[in-house]
Amino acid sequence: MKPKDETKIKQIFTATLHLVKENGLAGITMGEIAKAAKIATGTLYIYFKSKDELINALFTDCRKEAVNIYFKAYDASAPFKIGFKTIWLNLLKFRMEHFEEAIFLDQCYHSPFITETTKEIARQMIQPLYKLVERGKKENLLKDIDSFMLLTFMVGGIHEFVKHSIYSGKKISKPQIEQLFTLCWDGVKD
Amino acid sequence: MKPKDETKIKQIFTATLHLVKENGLAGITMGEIAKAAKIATGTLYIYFKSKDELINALFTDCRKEAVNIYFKAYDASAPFKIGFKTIWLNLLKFRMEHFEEAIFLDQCYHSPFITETTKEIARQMIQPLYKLVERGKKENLLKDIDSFMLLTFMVGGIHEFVKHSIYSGKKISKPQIEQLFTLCWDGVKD
Amino acid sequence: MKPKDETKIKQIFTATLHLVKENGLAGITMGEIAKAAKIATGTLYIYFKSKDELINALFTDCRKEAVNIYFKAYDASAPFKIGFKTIWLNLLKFRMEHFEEAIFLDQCYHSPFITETTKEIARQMIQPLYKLVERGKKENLLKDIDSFMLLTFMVGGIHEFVKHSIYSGKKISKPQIEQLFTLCWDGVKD
Amino acid sequence: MKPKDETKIKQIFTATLHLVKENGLAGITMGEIAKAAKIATGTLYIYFKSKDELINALFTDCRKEAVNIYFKAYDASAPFKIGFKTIWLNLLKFRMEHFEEAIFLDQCYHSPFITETTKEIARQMIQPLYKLVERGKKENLLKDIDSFMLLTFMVGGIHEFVKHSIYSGKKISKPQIEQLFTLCWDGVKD
DNA sequence: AATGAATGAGTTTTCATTCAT
DNA sequence: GATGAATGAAAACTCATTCAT
Repeated sequence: MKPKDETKIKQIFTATLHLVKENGLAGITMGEIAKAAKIATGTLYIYFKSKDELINALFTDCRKEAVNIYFKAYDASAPFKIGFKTIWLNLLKFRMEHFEEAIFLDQCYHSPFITETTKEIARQMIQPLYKLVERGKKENLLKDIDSFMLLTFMVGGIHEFVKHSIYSGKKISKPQIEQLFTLCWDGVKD
Repeated sequence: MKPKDETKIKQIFTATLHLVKENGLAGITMGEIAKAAKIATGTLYIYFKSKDELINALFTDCRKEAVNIYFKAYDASAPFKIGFKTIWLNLLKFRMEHFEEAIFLDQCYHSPFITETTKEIARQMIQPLYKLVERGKKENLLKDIDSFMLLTFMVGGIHEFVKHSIYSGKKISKPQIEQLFTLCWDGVKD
Repeated sequence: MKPKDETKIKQIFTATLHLVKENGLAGITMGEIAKAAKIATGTLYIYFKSKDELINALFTDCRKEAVNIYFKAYDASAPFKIGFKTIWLNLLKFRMEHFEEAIFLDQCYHSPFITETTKEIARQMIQPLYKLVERGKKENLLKDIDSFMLLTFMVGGIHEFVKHSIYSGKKISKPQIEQLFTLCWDGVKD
Repeated sequence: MKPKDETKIKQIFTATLHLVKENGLAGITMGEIAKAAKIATGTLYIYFKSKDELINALFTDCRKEAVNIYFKAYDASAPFKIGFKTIWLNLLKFRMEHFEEAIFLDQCYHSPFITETTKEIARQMIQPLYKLVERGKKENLLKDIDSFMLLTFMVGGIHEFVKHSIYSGKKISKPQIEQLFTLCWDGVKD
């Protein structure tokens, strides 16, 4: 007996992410995914009942990975700015090192593949970010502004910078990261 | 593409934008566009030779509209901060009032529809933004940082805030706009 | 504008019936149906949303035609035996002259295509046959036996004889028909 | 086909018959058969080289069983009517107690699975029935009519009655059987 | 020009069959 | 032999595009 191969799922995910980065969600076919994953089309359907299900599973997987990275090495008991920077760097790290995932997640929000439920679950996952921002406001370290605005502002700069950097083939250097952080911090600090 | 009826093109564009916002580029068909535009499929092909051409024409149209709005009421001879805020507000305005166009443009960047040339032309159109930022640095009003970073930072906050606001059905108020500007300005100012 | 072609449905039905007679329900594909109907596969889907729907529509159509033939020239006010023979001949006529339809209907009863509802509707359609048999019993011309049994008996002989005749390529002659009727009548008469 | 395990073949046959009764020949897959037989798909191919072969083997098996039952307790030297009734009852018995087999056999006649040869062999097996009918005619106990017609008539009533009884969930009682025999006998007797 | 039915290439999905374990 | 994952050809279905009206 040959057991269902766990690594195959990774292959499929990797292949899909790559294709989506290249051609967008509009430009992928199950055939191409299979070929890129070096398996037969039929095999795809052993692991995922349909294209929809594959995309949804990948979406969930990417979201989980994102959240894992967001809170890595985050110490809630450390001083606020330390924690803030840790997470800020993690957000950047995810966008940089998992660019394909990031692109894929972005594309999914306007797609017929992802169900509203899946989206809702994704929204839940970033709740801890709200907590962090709230603490910053309580300690008078962040501007006393709607948390939602603070968060989208903080995140937006990262997203846009990384996206355009990678698209234009620009490397992102350590000093640049510090500069970008300063831009963000000067913006949000009280 | 022999535009006999200019309003029909608008209908087609509007229909397409709406569908893309709802279902993404991956989720639109020529049939659906025609139905949404209340014309026959065949008629679509009187106005656009192909789906590609339709998407590209719409892309160019949206880009042009965006740029028109970006520089509206912008007086290059006015003091820097005035000009900066004007443009910042315009960027926001476009994202808010032309949300569907904005979404569409975003989606196009990762799609098999838009050619590299078209993308390049789009990039050219925002050159004046670079000029503005450069002036700000020269006048020591902006941080002396890579213009690309300043721009993506400035724009990213807007994009992310508007996107998530609209998605969650939140209205954006005047005071909020001022707050968001403050966040951005505090970030970029020297 | 080209209106949806009514004759195309007939073409599709005819093609399907022919293929089912040759290969059974298990042996037909949408591709073959299209080819046999001399249209493109896609065209099939303009007229029927799915294979299921095509089969169901054909089933309903055949059933209706069957019933139309069953009661043709039937005069309820004529003496019982006249009416009985008229209908008996009609049943035979349908089986002989619409052999493909008959085969198709038979096959459908054990198929994943036909819904229970469609089957139920079909059962309703033969209610008048029960009425006829009941009258025969009341007039003491038929054996006083469960109508259901009388009917299945009467019909079974026809079905089996026609089926095997046609399969073995035997022509059915007028005298044979009279003989078969005698067999049936001697069986059911009181 | 190397039958190691005779019971496994029975399982496969039983599973197939059941599935065909439920969904028709058009609605069975090797995967479903395997699952219903509680074995792996691959195992199916140890016992049968192909789907065709499985169906053909089952066909032959069912035919043999049918014939075994048809002539059970039949004494060719007994008076004609005794023999006739014995066989008539056996035909009914087979249809009633082996309904799934009967359905399966019926379906096979219009299927791409069964070869013409296999069908021919099946036809041969009922030759003794012809002999019986011929004897009846010779003894002036049966109408002097084409044997083929007498046989299909005799058999058709049984088939139709049992089929519709079982479909509508009706039990068949002893007295009913006698009534049905009377119908048949009154029809065929001279 | 406008229409929408027709087309058929391309996509998703299924399934008989094979094969590694 | 037994298993069930893997395969890929074939089937169902879609959709950009054409064409007759």
